[in-house]
Amino acid sequence: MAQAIQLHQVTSLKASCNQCSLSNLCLPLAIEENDLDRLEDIVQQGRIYNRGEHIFDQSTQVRSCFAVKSGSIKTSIISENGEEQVTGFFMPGELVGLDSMSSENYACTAKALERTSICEFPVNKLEELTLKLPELQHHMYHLMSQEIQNSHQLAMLLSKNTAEERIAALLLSLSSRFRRRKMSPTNFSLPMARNDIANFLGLAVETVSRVFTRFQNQGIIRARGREVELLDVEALQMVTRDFARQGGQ
Amino acid sequence: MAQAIQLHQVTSLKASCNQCSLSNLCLPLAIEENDLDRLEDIVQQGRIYNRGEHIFDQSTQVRSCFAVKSGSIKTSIISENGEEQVTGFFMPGELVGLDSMSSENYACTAKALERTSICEFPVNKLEELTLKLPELQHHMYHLMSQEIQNSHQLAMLLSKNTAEERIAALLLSLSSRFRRRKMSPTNFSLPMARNDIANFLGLAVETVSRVFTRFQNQGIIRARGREVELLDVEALQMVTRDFARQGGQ
DNA sequence: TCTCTCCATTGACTGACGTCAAGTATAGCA
DNA sequence: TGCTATACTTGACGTCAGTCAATGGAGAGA
Repeated sequence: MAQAIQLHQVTSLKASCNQCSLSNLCLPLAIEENDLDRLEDIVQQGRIYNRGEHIFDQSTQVRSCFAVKSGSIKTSIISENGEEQVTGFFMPGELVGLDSMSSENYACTAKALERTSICEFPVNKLEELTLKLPELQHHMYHLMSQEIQNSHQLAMLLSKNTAEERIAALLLSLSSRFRRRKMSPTNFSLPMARNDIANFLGLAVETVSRVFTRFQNQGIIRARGREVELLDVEALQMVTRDFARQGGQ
Repeated sequence: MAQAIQLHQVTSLKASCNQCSLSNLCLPLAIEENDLDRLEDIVQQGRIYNRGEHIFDQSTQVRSCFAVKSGSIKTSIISENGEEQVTGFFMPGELVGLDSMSSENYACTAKALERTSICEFPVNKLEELTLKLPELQHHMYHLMSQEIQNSHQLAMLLSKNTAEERIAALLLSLSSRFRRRKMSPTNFSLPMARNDIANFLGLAVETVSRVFTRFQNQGIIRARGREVELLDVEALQMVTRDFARQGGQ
């Protein structure tokens, strides 16, 4: 009998939210132990996407929002004239697609930056569930409001800060998000290309490159391609006029 | 007996959501006629704020979110170093404070741009209510996701567009929002100062001024102080590379 | 009606960053 | 292992919008 269980069932059984190492970062953190199975009932766990693969596309019908399980993704919006604006980078435990919750069509496109594992929550089922679990509803509101705040911070960064300040802020944001995931906050590998950084921060690639080398010459960081080491975090914070922006989720 | 009712009770009785002229723009639009009294139970209606008065302040404890009933307000965040970033302008029927829903403290400051009437929804009661009214929960998710989208659009505007494009986009956004409120989309009075426009769009006041006069010389608009007339909407849309951004709520 | 103050406009100058162009490293793949 | 495409870096130059400074105008209050 047990041997007759199909493979995908086995997978989904063993990869429960219960046992997920991200349960203190992801949606489970807002759910009582006893209610966790109700979340597991609606989640589709850990599908793998290869680098460059799309998780969803702008203007297609919304079905789900997603949580990064491992790897990382970027979201971006594309305007009529074809210009792209990267709107965010997402790391394990973070929820993607909140800007499309309860909308007809996705407001952005989500793309895997590397080999990435993604959990999927159908929006209609999630909405039903949050009606029954007040804590979860509260958490959803909280996540969405934080997403608004992040985006406002980005707007501020874009309109008020120099290239150096923007890049310092990004490095610090990444650093604190790596720390929260028990990875080195000073020694990490950027999941995204210079191009994505530039686009996200409203700069030209060349400018990003120049700032990286300038920081390097000043002994603030060491960078070889995507490998980055923060040598002087204090100095980075000095560059960033606004210290409060290390947000993320 | 009836004569003994106190004045503020009379006021709150007659100013019900039921009869509010904004019921098709504001929260009531997501609520069945029969359930409307449940919203009225939690709302504090129509307090008046004078020009420049604060509705709430960044970093103070969150109690409520708010709906503009008449007049208009602006929200802004202030960073450590004291720099302000205007994050939005709100017109009648629009909800303010979504970026602070289910957070400890307000993420921004809201200020009346003119004499303004505001309805107040205590967040804890609103959360309780959305548990009971699925449509209302859905609507809240929708509003918040749209707020994220708007903010992303703003980020795009700030990072990709020239001064002229940004200002054209703002004028078109205001225009379409006036239209939705049955006011002239081509002939209106700006609720905000040039300074606020400049700050919102990441420009210097002088630049805003220059672009206004340039548009005027081209015959696209007519502007005398805050009075604006859009003479050639098509031309404005041509200036804005991205046509899709006339958003608002 | 007259100030006073705040807001808006205009001009001259400067600088940070974008653009263009070329060259170099890196990664994916046969 | 080598090849090709892509990503990254560096330099020279131009420009859009910011800054500084001065002036003009409009509304608030006496």
